[in-house]
Order: sequence, then structure tokens, then C-alpha cells
Amino acid sequence: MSSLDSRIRSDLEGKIRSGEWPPGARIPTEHELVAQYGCARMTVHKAITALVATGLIERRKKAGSFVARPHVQTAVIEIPDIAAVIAARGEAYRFELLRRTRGAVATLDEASTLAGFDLGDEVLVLDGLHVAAGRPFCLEHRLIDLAAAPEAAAADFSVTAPGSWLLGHIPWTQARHRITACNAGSGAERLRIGRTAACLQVERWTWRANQPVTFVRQIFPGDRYDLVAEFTPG
Amino acid sequence: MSSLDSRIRSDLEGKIRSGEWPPGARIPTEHELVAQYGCARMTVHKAITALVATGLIERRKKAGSFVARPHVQTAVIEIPDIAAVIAARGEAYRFELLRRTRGAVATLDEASTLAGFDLGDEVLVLDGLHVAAGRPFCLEHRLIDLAAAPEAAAADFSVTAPGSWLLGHIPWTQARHRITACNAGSGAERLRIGRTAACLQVERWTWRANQPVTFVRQIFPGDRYDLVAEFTPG
DNA sequence: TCACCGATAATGTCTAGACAAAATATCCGT
DNA sequence: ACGGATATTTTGTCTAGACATTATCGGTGA
Repeated sequence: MSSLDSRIRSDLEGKIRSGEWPPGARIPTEHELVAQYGCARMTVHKAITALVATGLIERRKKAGSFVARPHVQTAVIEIPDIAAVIAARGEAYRFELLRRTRGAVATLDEASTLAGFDLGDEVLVLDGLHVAAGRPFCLEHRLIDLAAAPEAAAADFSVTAPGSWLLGHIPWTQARHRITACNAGSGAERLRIGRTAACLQVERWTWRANQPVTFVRQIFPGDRYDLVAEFTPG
Repeated sequence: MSSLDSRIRSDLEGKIRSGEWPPGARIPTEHELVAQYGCARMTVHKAITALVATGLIERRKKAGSFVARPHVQTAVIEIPDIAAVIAARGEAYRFELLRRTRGAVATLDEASTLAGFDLGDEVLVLDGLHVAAGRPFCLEHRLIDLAAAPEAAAADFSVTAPGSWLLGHIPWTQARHRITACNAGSGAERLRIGRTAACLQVERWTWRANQPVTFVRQIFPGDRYDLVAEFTPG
């Protein structure tokens, strides 16, 4: 942390975040910074490279390095395990398994539209309810590809939620999230809210080495959950 | 792209993403990779450093470098300018300014709860509607701190949406997003949907050098917009 | 005036070392 | 068998150069 390159990095970052160097401004050349800090160019280069990686700086050969002009807001959103969220709130957590079936993908209506599961793949279909402090917190519908996660066939999901189980057993390498709003509709009874109540719907596709592992659709009552994305550019 | 360090990087990344090196596995030491690629250690080190920055690898002195075990899902979500979103869809875009008032923060009900605006700050309050292809797309309520963005007082927001204007004029350095679901409620008329329709509500606080710049609450009809977060670990 | 083309200045990559720091492994004495 | 000092391995940082690459700038000729 107190290495020279991280000092240079935070110096530069400070000038940018304070607004002293506004977006589009040209920052000193590596040569100038070398003279200023009395170090090797590699050290300066490393510091700038780190800021390029975070999107704070853009480099153009011959022209120089410039403070990036942010154009899209990219926020990092953390989607933790539900059990962990509830535990962090200090509430009691329980998972209720509502349905568990097993079958080939072709027989399931959702399958063809979802995720790129191969037709005929054996999947586990799990419906469940996450309960926090006695109140329904999230209704979950999940498909698990048994080709990618054969051990899931023997797992006991009445104790551990499938999400938590998968996290520990089948490491994924890629995921895609879709966040939408919907009315509670047919899930209203289970969630014990009105059918017209607004809910946050998070859909997540998860792959491992380009093979689908699981698809999950989670429905949260709008007043019980929100997603917060902290952010720094860019 | 075809530099040696990026080749080493993608070799390593391939082994990890393919599952050949599972989470927790130890990867070859830098010394071994140097022997394997016949290059300087700096080159190998740079490649690994890049993967550490993305969270794919963890390094421990003496012990070695290991494939990271993902524990929370962190997704990167892009929140682009609304005008740009609609343009990308190939639809006509229009912004309608519904209300524009100016006043000190203390007089506004929302102010004290919002964002850390200082009491007494002069703010611009803007309500507007984003229209895509003739249909309401997003209802927006915004506060702009005139201390942070004095030029906003003179800007003409009946042409350019304040979000787009701010993006070009007042670079922010920090932002926080909150994503919830809500019913259309009082916004239903403007959005031309039912009062009970589910909407995605995005709230965004934006700072520049630790000074609040703007707060915005955007309400999207749930069936017209969703957020997609692509993801790679960790 | 305009198109081209070469000089130049900046970043991009890489080398072959050096020393530092930290965590594990080993050995030794009790 | 255990605890603690010591050795070793591995990553962390840095140097002082080298040559490659490329966008810009300025000049030259049509």
C-alpha cells in the first residue's frame, strides 16, 4: 500500500476525483512523472495502467494520457447469497422446499426459452420459499442441469437452499442477471402479499465452462428488498 | 492483444474458465511459468496481476497463486443515458419537462432525507418524462445542487434531458444506485399505465469530490425496461 | 488548398537482474 | 511432543535500459 507505484496511483486518482484534472484533461507524460517522482518509467507506467484498468484514464499513443470522460455509468452490484443477506440483518432464516421434480428439458415448457440448456438434458426443478423472521422474503424457481451438477440429484434441499448449496459445490465461471419489476400475480399467496403488489424479479443464468449450470428466478416483494450498487467510475 | 503477457493471461484464464484449474487450485509459480514461456518474470507477473485485478486469482506470498473461490456474485451493471438507450433501440426519443422550480433545500420535503444535500443549498427541482416512440418510457424526478452545478440554472432542459446535460457538463466521481420495485401509483397517469402496474424504480445519488451534485428517481414501467448485468467473476 | 509522407513524441512491451517482505517449512532444544 | 528460532520459497516492488508501435504534426509537392 505504501509502495511508490500505489502512491503515484493515488496521487493521480486524487487529482482526478477532486476535479483538479477534469475529464478530458491531459495528465503529465510518463517522462514528466518520472522526473517528478525520480523513479523508473516502469513504476509510473504501472500506476497509470492500474487507473486505465479501472476506467479512470485513457491512453493514446503519441497523444498522451487523458482523464476519461465517463459515458455510461457502470455500477458494481453485489448479489450475495440470500441466507447471508438475512443473517446479516440478524433475522432468522429458513428455506421451504415447495416442489422438487426431475425430468428431461424437452418436457418442460420453460426449458426451450431458457438459458441454452440442451434439449433432453436431465434437470432438477426446484421451487422454494426463503423465509426471514417468519415472513416470506423471496420466492424462487430454479432449474439445475444435472449434467453439470450431478451431485445435486442427491442433495437435500429441504435444509440448505439450492443457491447456497451450488455456491459451495459447483463453482460457476459466468453469469448473467436480468432485473425487472413485476406484479406478484400467482406468487402472491406464497409471499402473503396482494396480487398487484410490485415485486423485484431477479433472473440469473449461470454457466460453467460455457455449459449452463442453473437458472433461477427470484421474486422479492418490492417493499422488503432492494439492490444497492455502490459505484466508482467509469 | 498478441503481446506475450496477454497471451499468458488468456492461457491462464482459459484454464480457469474451462474448469481445468478449479477454484482453490494452485497455479504454477511465476518461476515455473517463466521457464515454460521463456520470458522474464516481470512478464509473467504482469499477466497474473491483471487476473488478480479481475478477481480471478488470489496471491499469497510464499504459498503461491490460487484460483479464487467466488463467494458473492458481483455483477457489473451498465446504466447508460436514457436517450442513448432509446437511440440504440432505433426509436424516436423526446424529453418532456413537466415542472421546474428552484429553491432552498430546507423548504423541500424530500431534501432532508436525500443524499446529504446541505440544508439551505439552492437546488433545482426538475420533473420530466422520457418518451420513446411516442410512448412514455420513464418518469423522472431530479434535484440538482446549484452549488455544485451553477451552470444548470441557465440550461434549457426542455430540449435536453437533465441527465444528458449533466453528463456532458458536470463530471461526477461517485455514485450510488438503489433499485427497487414499486407500483406506478401517482405516476400512472403520466406513464399511461394502471396504478397497480409494477415499475422498476432506480434512484441515483451522484457526487463530485464528496459534494452532492444530483439526485434522481426514475420510474420505468416494468414491461418496458429491464436491467441486464453481464458478469464474470469475482 | 489539399493530399501525402516522414519525423517525432508519446505509449506498449519486454529484459535481466536486484532487494524486500511475508508466510510456510524445517530443525533444534527442551 | 511441543514451541520457537531459522531457512527457504514465493510473491512484491523497483531499476535502467531497449526496441516496437502508433497517432499526431509539420513540411513538401501537386
